[in-house]
Order: sequence, then structure tokens, then C-alpha cells
Amino acid sequence: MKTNDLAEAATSAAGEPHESEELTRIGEMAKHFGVTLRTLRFYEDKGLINPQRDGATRLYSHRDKARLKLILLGRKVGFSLRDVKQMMDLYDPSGSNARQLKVALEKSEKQMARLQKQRALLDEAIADLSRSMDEARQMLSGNMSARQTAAA
Amino acid sequence: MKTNDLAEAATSAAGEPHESEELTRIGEMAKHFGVTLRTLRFYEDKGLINPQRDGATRLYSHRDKARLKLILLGRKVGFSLRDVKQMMDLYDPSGSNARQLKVALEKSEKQMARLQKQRALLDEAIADLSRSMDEARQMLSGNMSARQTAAA
DNA sequence: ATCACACCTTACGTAAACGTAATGGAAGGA
DNA sequence: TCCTTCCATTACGTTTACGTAAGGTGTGAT
Repeated sequence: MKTNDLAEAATSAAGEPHESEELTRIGEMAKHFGVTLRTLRFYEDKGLINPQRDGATRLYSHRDKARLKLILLGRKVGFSLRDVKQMMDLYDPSGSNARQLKVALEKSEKQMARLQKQRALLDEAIADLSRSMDEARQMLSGNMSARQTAAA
Repeated sequence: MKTNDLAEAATSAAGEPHESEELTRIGEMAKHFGVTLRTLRFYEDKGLINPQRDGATRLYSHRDKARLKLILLGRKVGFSLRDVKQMMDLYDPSGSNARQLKVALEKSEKQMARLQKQRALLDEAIADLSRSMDEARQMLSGNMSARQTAAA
């Protein structure tokens, strides 16, 4: 059990400037989301997250967590951090965010196309590799008439 | 029609030190295989191909073409140039190349596993992205109960 | 006082496969 | 001779998302 967990539990009862907001430090944040500290700092450096500070220590709010979740989802589906940022930057807390959603949808459609294409290429690669493996096995089993006579 | 094609056709009838070997220059080679000159020089620099020279000019033989073909196949199925080189370096013109084939097969199996895994991840990404797009569309159509209330 | 941690910043390093710029030589045509 | 085209070499630049090293601060525990 870490010293800091206790300290944290304590502050929530005795703490300083709190407003019923559960703030998380970078270490716990990293564990919770399965990323490294470096990654979190990197995202911040890129303007994707802006946790508040207690001195120099970063404190992540509920919204920061939500943002990180979105970032990670974005990355998972293949968006670049730049794209993710562009989309997030369009977020307006006081609106329907129709604009943001439209942009996100456009980007998503393009990304979907890329993914589908990648899938096709991947399937081709798998087929090619499969064929090559068959040929290699044939050659190994003595059948020297395989199209590919090894590396010429 | 390029000057050099004519020159080439001429040399094959009048040419210098030829031995019924059709040699190709880098330009034609690049066009034929759909790669850039830089790529061919790069592969040479990495020890993947070793064309002969006429002065400083590279001349690719039939075997060089076969090697390039293999290199490109390797790249297509996702092998690194380093892996391709390792496999090619095992080629022995005076043997069954059982060793080479075995190594190639091992590497291929690992690569196949990677490809399958990639495929799974890709499919997941596609599914996730598809879901996100649906949500975005729902939100755009006025349904504000979507799980994701845009970027928090 | 000294540990052991968790945190901080700065900043160079990494991987892969070429792209691209800069500069120059050789060959054949106008 | 001048121009164009193909070829050559050297070497720095590019991309993305962090890894990792180095050195320093702050805090509670021993």
C-alpha cells in the first residue's frame, strides 16, 4: 500500500481547495489507463489534456479522464494525435457541438476508408505469405519444381 | 521514346563485354518494378542487391531482378528489410538451401502470427470506429442521450 | 538526518524506409 | 558548344509517439 493513497484519502476529508472533485495524480492515472507517465506528459505537451496543478504536481479531474479516454479511443482506431486534437479543439461546452460532430464524422469516414484499405492489404499479405510458406514447405519436402527456387 | 532505349538496343548487337546477359540500368529497373531510384540504391546500400558496374553505372542482371522481386514480396508481407536480408544471406547456390528455407519458414510463421493479430486489432478498430460514428450520427440527429456527450 | 517514493523538467535518442537537396560527371542530340 | 537526360555520391530531413537518461524537488516515514 502506497503512502500516497493514504495521503489522498486523508485530503479528501481534511484537504485544501476541494469542491467535491476527485482529483487523480499522474501515477494513478497511468495505472488506471494503462499508459506511462511519459505518455500523459506527452499528451499534455501536445495540448491534448490540461490538468490543474498543485504546485508542480498534475491533478487530473473527471473531465481530464474523459478526454484521455477519447484520446485512447482515437488512437485505437488509428487517428493521429493531431487529428484527435483537432477534433477535441472543436468542443464547445455551450453548444450542440454539431460542428465538432460533423468534422469528427468526416474524419471518421476517411479513417474508415483507410482501415478498410489496410484490411484489404493485410488480407493480401496474409494470402501471399501463406502461399510462400506452402512453397517453402514443398521445397523442403523434396519437390524442387516450386516456382521459387529460393533466393536467386 | 528515350535516347537510352535506343542506345541499349544497339549495344545488344554491337556492345562490349556481354555474355548473353540482358543487363538493365537503374532507370528501367525502377520503372519495371515501380520503385524509385533512391529505393534501389538504398537496398544496395543495405546489402540486399549488388548490381555490377559499368564505370559508375549500375547494371542489374536477371538474378538481381529475381532478388528484388523477393525483396518486394517480403516487404509486402510485412518483413523488415533486415529480415529479408537475413533470409537472403542464407542462400547457397550450391545446396538444397534447406537451412534457408527453414529459417524463412520460422520467420514466416512469426510474421503470420503478427499479421493475424494485426487483423484482429484492425477489425476491432473498425468496429469501434463504426460504433463511434453511429453515436455521432445519433447525436447529430438530436438524440442527446448518446453515451458519449462529445469531448468533455 | 536520511530513506524511499512519487513527481518534476529538459532534452537527446529511436525506429523504418526512404525523400530530397546539392553538386557533378558522362553521353548523345540540336 | 550547349542542352537534356540519366546516372552518381553525400548527407541531412521526415514522420510518430513516445523511451530514457540525467538531475532536482517535496513529503511522509524511520
